[in-house]
Amino acid sequence: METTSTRSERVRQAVLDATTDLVAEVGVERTTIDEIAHRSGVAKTTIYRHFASKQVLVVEAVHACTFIIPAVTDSGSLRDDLISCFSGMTKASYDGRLGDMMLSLMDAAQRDPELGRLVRAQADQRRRYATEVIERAVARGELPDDVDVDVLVTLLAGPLVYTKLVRRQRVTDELVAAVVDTVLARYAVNRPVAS
Amino acid sequence: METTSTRSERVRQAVLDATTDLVAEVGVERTTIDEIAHRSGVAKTTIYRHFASKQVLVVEAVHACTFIIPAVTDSGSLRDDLISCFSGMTKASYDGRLGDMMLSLMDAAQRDPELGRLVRAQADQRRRYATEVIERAVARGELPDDVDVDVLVTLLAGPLVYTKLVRRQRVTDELVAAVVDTVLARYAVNRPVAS
DNA sequence: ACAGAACGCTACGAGACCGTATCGGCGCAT
DNA sequence: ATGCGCCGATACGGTCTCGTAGCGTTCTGT
Repeated sequence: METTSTRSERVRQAVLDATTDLVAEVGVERTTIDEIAHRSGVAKTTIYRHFASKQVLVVEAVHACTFIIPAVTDSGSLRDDLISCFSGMTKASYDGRLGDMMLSLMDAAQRDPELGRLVRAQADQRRRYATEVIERAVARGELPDDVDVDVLVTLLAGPLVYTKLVRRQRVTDELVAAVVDTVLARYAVNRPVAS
Repeated sequence: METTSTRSERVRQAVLDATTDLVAEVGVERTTIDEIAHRSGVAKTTIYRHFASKQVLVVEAVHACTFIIPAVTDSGSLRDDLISCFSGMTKASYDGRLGDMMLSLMDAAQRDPELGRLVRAQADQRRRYATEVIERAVARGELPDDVDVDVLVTLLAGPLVYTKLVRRQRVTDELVAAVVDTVLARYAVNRPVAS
């Protein structure tokens, strides 16, 4: 493992960290270079030696913050795969700083094309992850061939996003299971325990 | 109907309208008093004669923009009531300016306590509307007594909110029907036509 | 040790925005 | 008509923020 880091890299990382922290706390618009300098302990001058503008700094900070996709599970059971998939994504992207940034990022993405691409790419990435799980189930015959995968993903992801962003509550594993079981019930996919 | 309006009232309304327009376009943070003055044709001085600060102006503008709750339907069919309920709310709050404001408002509400109360009140209002429809169905025996109404509302509202705010797509009546039917299928509530 | 690169500090110009002061003009009621 | 209240226009002080300049200091590789 390459743990060597030049001074330049350490400084750069400190700035990125302070930026994500600030964006999570006060949002994109209220994030200032001066405050980033203060938080990171890096002089404002030096920040501008690394990043051309506040705009690209925020974009790079968010980019560096992109959540790690959990390993795709393939247990052979659609229900288990979906629960593990959404549970993992929830932990990776809703808990912690990324979750605190989401609303502000989505808002800023409406006006900033660069951020817009980034946010959309992250959302697509998450969707694709769930889509793969579902398509594997279709291939196995666990779901009918004509199922609308797009709507299905929306039905699954929607309640979780809503709980996090609108209700501002934690997305519990119980909720994930309830969502998955409710949606799959329509397709008569076996649940382990009948309620 | 009281259509009389003093000059003062007309001016006030012009300012509120310009404010909501601007918030919908550029968000809360980038909305400036100077631009509101320019858009509304009302002098900045006069704006401050009506509203103490930009903060209270935005709050009042959003408040004046609060969506009208559609009349609660009671057809005797949970499915029809839910579809009419969510379809009506979608049109009332997602189409038009209010929909464009939502992300920015929710973001700003994280830091502004006044806006926070307002946004939360609106969200609660929407939830209560759907909750009533469901509780009536429970009373009729159309749903089991021990159903978790809170989770149920989340399952219904989530995919619609997600479609609007994250995917930035229109919430069609087809989607509303698909969501309602999928969620109700778990409770074996009759659908008119099997797919 | 030494040269060059990277960093910190202070200061600065420019622009945006807030909120206020001042004064002149228009509308409305009596 | 006239007095009062409301409005418009300009200008201003103050603050915040961006991004840059200049210069001394520290670090890094050799």
